[in-house]
Amino acid sequence: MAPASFQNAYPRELLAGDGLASANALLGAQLVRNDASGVRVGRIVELEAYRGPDDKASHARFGRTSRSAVMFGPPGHAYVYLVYGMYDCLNVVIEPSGRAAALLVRSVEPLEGVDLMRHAREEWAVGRAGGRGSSSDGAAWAAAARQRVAALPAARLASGPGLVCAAFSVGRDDGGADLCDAASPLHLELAAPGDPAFEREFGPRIGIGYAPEPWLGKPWRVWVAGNPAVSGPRTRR
DNA sequence: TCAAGGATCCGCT
DNA sequence: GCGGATCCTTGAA
Repeated sequence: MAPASFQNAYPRELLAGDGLASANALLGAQLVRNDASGVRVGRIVELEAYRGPDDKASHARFGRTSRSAVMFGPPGHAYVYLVYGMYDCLNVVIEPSGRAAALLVRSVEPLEGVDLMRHAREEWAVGRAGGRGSSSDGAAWAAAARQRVAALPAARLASGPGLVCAAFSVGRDDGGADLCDAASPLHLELAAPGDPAFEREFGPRIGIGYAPEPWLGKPWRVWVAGNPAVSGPRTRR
C-alpha cells in the first residue's frame, strides 16, 4: 500500500521565519526517505535550534566555511555534518538566506519501513564493527551488533542524531538536498491530519558545553512530551 | 566511565 | 601550510 504521504510536501515558508517558530512547526512533521530499498517514514519528535553566527553553540559561529555554507543558504535544505569522526547529523536549514540557522533533528519515531530502518541500523553497526580493533573475531562482533539492533524496540531505532542518520541512511551526500521537494529521495512532509495531538517540552540543548552563557542555557531544544523515541540527555541513560 | 574516530577549525610559523 | 585541539555521539565495559 502506498503511504498516505508524497502529497504533503513541507511548506518552505514554515521554515523561513523565526527559528523557534520553525522548530515548533516542524515538531511532529514527517521525515521521508524514498529510495531503491523502499520507503521509510518517521515522525520528528525532538529538535534543537541553532541560530546564526551569534549563537556560540552553532557551527555558524566560525562564519561561513565550506562545511557550514549550506546553513547560509535558503531554508528547507539539508545540512549534514560529521561529528566525533563517525556520526552524521541531519539539520534542516531555516530562516532566510544569509541567516545561517538550522534545526538539528535529534530523534524520529519510526512510522513506516521499520524493517528497512532496522536493516540500515544493522549495516551501520556492522560498519562500525569493522573499524574496531584488529580482532580476529570481527565477524562475531558484527553478529553481536546485528543481534543487538534486532532486539531494539522500534522507538529506539532513530532516537539520537547519529541514529536518525543511520536509520534513514542519511550521509553527507544528502547535504544540500531540498527537503521541501516531495520528489527528493529525502524530504519532509506535514503531519498527517489524523496524527495524535501532543504536548511540547523545552529545555537546554545537549552537548554544547563549550558554548558560553547565555547560549548554553537557551531552551532551544524542543521535544514531544513522553515520547519513547526522544533521546534525552545522557544522564538519563 | 571511557574509547573510538576523522573532519574541521584555529593558531602559529 | 602545518600541527594540535576540538567536537551538536554512541555503545561497551
